Amino acid sequence: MSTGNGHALDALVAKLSHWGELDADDEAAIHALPGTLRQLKKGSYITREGDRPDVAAVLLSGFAIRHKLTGNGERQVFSIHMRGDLVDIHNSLLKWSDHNVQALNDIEAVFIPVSAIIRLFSERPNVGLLMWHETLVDGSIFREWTLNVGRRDARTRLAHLLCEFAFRLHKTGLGKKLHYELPMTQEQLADAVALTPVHVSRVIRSLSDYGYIAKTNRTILITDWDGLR
Amino acid sequence: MSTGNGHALDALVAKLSHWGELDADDEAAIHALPGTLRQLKKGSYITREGDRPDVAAVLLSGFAIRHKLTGNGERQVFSIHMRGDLVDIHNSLLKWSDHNVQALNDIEAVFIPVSAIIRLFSERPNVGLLMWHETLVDGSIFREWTLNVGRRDARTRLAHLLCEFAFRLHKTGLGKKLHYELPMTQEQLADAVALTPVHVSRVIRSLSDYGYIAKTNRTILITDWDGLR
DNA sequence: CGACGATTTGAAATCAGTCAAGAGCAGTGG
DNA sequence: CCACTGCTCTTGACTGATTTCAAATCGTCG
Repeated sequence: MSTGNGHALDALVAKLSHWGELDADDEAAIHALPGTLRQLKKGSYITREGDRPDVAAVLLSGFAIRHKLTGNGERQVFSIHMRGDLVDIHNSLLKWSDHNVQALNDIEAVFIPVSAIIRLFSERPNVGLLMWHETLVDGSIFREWTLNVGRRDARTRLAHLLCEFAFRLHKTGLGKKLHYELPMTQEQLADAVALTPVHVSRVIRSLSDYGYIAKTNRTILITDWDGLR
Repeated sequence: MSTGNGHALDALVAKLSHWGELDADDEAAIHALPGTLRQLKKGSYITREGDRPDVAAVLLSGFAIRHKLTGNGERQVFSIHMRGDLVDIHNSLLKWSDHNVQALNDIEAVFIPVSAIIRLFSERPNVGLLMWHETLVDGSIFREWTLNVGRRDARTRLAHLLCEFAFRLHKTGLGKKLHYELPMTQEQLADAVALTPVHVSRVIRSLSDYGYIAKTNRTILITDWDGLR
């Protein structure tokens, strides 16, 4: 592939293997996908609402968030992506982006033309099924997120989000389950849990007063996992 | 098919055609899907959280909601489905249901074995692509929903929901755009917009005081569409 | 050091929730 | 046709969680 090493998409293969079997031909077909490796700076957009993207991105390093704005400028973050995530098929397949995808820090990603993905899809339906599967899991995380935002109070919301992070970072091998570095500012956290930055600050304070977490700067140490849940 | 008339799945064909071309073979393959037509009473569950469904449902008449509960019993509604919607693939393909699907009133639905859908998927990748497409559109509505719940105030939330209804009911041919019958109680509305039933009642009052809507019992008449938006 | 962004803190205001009671409206059975 | 029952909806007074505004402090990076 044009990224030069042929292994850039291993992260994707690994991710898809979670959901079902990939035979050797499937794997080969994925590796054969044309793709361009790119570095993006913190804060830059992979996709903007209203774009008509013709590539989909696989995240190799760094974090990205998906978010959307209301008419009067309030932001809601929907999900956070890390290594291996197929960040952008939603937008690409729909041919019209309904939300933004933005880099939280400096990131690396492989960009794959949608046309190649669609072709792969008809040649290797099995791979398509697993990718679909991937978007469905995404949707499931999403529903949990919405439940969180809609029906829990501030402390529970944040606790929930911190647990989700712990879990996913650990699973992706980017931090210990009980001790990790938070990749976002409190303002971004606020946009994720639908609160004000001010209140996020207070709630974090309260969580650590209660002894559930301890934090120094951006690193979180969960001191009472069960309590936090 | 075993529903006896061979046209029960026309609603599905019509829906999928929105997203791309179905050739004659594709259509035939859809119609050939094995399916069982069933009537369900108001309030009954098509799927429950934790189920391991092996069928997916296509709604023929009536309304259904998807929802989920928090640990302490608060409900969040995620979406409302009407005729033609492929209500349940999310759960079926994932083999484990993360949320409930419940009938809002008496409904009719065709139940199709997931195995048949997966088979269809490898024989006719194009149909699979369109079904995937369908789930992505679903996800898009979802994001809008989350934005609504997370970042708008009570009046705007409800206004938004009422507009969405108007639009979708109209599109499905179940009501005029500015005048329709609301299929849910205020308590269910409250669960959809993440408010209390009491507050929903007040907000509806306020919307009609401002002259945006007029309502008698369950029928809504939108008197100022632009204002409402 | 200086500057800028991120976080913290306090006091006051507001939106939405809670509790409790009453009104409206089917549907049932006598 | 009426009384009874069970829902859904409405209203009022009160409470409480979260937001708002504004100012101070902390941290990081050039």
